[in-house]
Amino acid sequence: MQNQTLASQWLLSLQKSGCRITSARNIIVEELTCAQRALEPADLYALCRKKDPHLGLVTVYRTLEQLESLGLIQRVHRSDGCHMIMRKNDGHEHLLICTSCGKTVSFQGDHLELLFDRVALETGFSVEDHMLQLFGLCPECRANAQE
Amino acid sequence: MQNQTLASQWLLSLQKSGCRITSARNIIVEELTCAQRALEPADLYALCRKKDPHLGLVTVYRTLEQLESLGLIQRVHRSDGCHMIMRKNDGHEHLLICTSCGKTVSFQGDHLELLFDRVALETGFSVEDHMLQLFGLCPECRANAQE
DNA sequence: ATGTTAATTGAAAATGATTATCATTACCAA
DNA sequence: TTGGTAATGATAATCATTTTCAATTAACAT
Ligand SMILES: [Mn+2]
Ligand SMILES: [Mn+2]
Ligand SMILES: [Zn+2]
Ligand SMILES: [Zn+2]
Repeated sequence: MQNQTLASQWLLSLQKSGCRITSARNIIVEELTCAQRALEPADLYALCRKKDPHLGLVTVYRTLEQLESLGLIQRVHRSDGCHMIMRKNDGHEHLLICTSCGKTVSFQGDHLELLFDRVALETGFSVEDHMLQLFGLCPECRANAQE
Repeated sequence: MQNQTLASQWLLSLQKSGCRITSARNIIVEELTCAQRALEPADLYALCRKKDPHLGLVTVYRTLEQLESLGLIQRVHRSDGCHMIMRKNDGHEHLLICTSCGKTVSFQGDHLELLFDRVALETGFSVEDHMLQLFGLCPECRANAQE
């Protein structure tokens, strides 16, 4: 199963970085790797407590911090707040987020180099990095809106 | 002077939306319209208190809320936090932010329509909106880094 | 100009999210 | 198995933002 594999990869990354494998981290990583939508820390906490009602919110925050420093998760930015997180796959990619249900997919290949060059010329800045996110409606929410 | 004009425009917009023109709003709008960099509410508060030490932080938050609902300011998103705000000019534009000193300029013409179409086809989503920000070094910070 | 009235203000308190502290628990290398 | 130490969760602390409320003041009609 692909999710199991991704979760194992994350746990291995944590281990390589000096962390121990604990049941709390197992649960948190499992939830994050299989999530189809961006989650707030509190959402993730609620999901994890279904598997272990004893698990603490603080551990969720601490694990998120570690996963972020390993580059395995990313923050999702929205006009109404930027506290959600989503897994990051390998390589350079961007997110497309359904504004209705929150479902999130990623894509690659934005071909923005020409834009960077033009803006650099116009402004005198050097362009080192960029952030791009798309918002829209997923197929299911489009169908629901139709009828 | 251009900044005076922009500040007046903002005050007029506030007035049209039913707000009264007060000295607190005058000061806050003046600081926001002439700022060359994104500001956090606390930064803005500190700047405004130089002109009126009596002005309250709550009024800063309230005025920011009104200006945002009028579409005159926008949130600036960064990997280390998304609490800064910057004025928004007319029309569709994006920000380029100096990661060293915070100086911020805007640009237009991202020509992303082809990308939207491709991603919509690939994912089945409809693409309704997008967020794009560039990060780099402004001319001054580039010069400083050079030597 | 003056009074009326409702919007606005700032101090203080409340809230909500995140972080720090610390005694206890449990992973894991030896 | 065991010892050292990282990790945990309860609790408290912190920080940004929002709410409350009595006093103030801008806008408007006299
Ligand atoms: Mn890209
Ligand atoms: Mn655009
Ligand atoms: Zn953001
Ligand atoms: Zn700079």
